[in-house]
Amino acid sequence: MGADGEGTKDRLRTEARDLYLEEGFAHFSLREVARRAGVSAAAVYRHYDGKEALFAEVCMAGLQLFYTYLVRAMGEPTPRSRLTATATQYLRFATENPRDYRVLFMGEPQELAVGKAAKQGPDPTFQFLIDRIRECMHARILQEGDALEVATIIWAHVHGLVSLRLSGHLSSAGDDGEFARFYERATEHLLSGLAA
Amino acid sequence: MGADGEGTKDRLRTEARDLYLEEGFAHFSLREVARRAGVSAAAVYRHYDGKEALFAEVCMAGLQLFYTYLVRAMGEPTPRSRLTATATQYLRFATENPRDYRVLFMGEPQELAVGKAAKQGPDPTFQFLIDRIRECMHARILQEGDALEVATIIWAHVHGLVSLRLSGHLSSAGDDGEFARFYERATEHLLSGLAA
DNA sequence: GTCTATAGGTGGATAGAC
DNA sequence: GTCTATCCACCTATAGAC
Repeated sequence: MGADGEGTKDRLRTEARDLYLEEGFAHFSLREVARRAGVSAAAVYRHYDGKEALFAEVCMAGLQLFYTYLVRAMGEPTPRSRLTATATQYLRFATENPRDYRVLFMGEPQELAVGKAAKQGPDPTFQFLIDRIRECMHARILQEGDALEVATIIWAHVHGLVSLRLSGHLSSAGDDGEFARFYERATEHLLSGLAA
Repeated sequence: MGADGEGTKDRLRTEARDLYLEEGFAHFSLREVARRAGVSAAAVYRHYDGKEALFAEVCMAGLQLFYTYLVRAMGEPTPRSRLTATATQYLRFATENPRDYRVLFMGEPQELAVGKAAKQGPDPTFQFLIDRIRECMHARILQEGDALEVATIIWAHVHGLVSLRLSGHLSSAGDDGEFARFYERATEHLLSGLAA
């Protein structure tokens, strides 16, 4: 609880995040983080156990940012609009924070393992989505049924579109604005198929 | 056209592929390939331009293998069954060759760039799928419309399921057999939604 | 075509002085 | 808490002998 607003530990955390966002996991190194923070590589070990612990901090920040997007969907008035807004915010997060999206949802088992330490517990994305779906089922907007299975289908739907886009396989879909409109059409299509 | 069945170049190619399948892109190195092939690292440069060229060979092999899966769908008798078989073979390929799937469809721009050299041209997956969909539209099994847009939706659907599975996010879906059945249900659901 | 030797670079992590 | 110095591992790539 020191009065210090910018201790070395905080500095390392923010520099680590910037480095990852700029260079990706492949070029993420403890030494470079230290360089940017203006300290020696050895100093890092006074604050973190090593490279993995440092990267876990990066993952944590990404996960928290993801929540700030999802939670905006709760500002919508109806169950239906909250569900569609969830999908919209999901795309917004991915578009505006592609590296974060990668590490959270497209990571290799390797990266994922270290990121998982930060997560601890079941995937929170999924629970939020299940809640939105249960809400819609209760309001008879979606057909009553296995909310978990429906949530998985919807998640896979948005993730499929987003991840193919981020990997460059859907560059034919135009710019971000055009893609967003296509994304909306596709999602509306799926939801109408899942309606009663 | 030499009578040699196993020249050093071939040896390097197969060892490179094995190494990638075992260790992934992160630990793929020219030196290790050379070690496994029983030659010095310098010898590799007599046969390939460098690490990138060697990895491009690996990508090529994965792409060709992918085709051998897709083409099996053509053995089905009807447009509808050819389309569903395409989805089934897509999952089979990914399940039986996860590393290949990763490098082809989940790669980072970095890996993708070098793989793209091997691909040259528009994504062949997509054309195969478009053909199956046009076939179904012509047979009135799918609603007539923008085949490209429908193909993108279906591709994103199967890719979303597959890639979340490969990333470990759908481990709750049980073993491969259980997941395959869920995958079939989900796909049937989507197709019925796309029918007239 | 293959080798050894080498140049020149990355990185993680630790020991011990201050 | 931070530093310097160090160790060790790994890598790509090239030069020149054989």
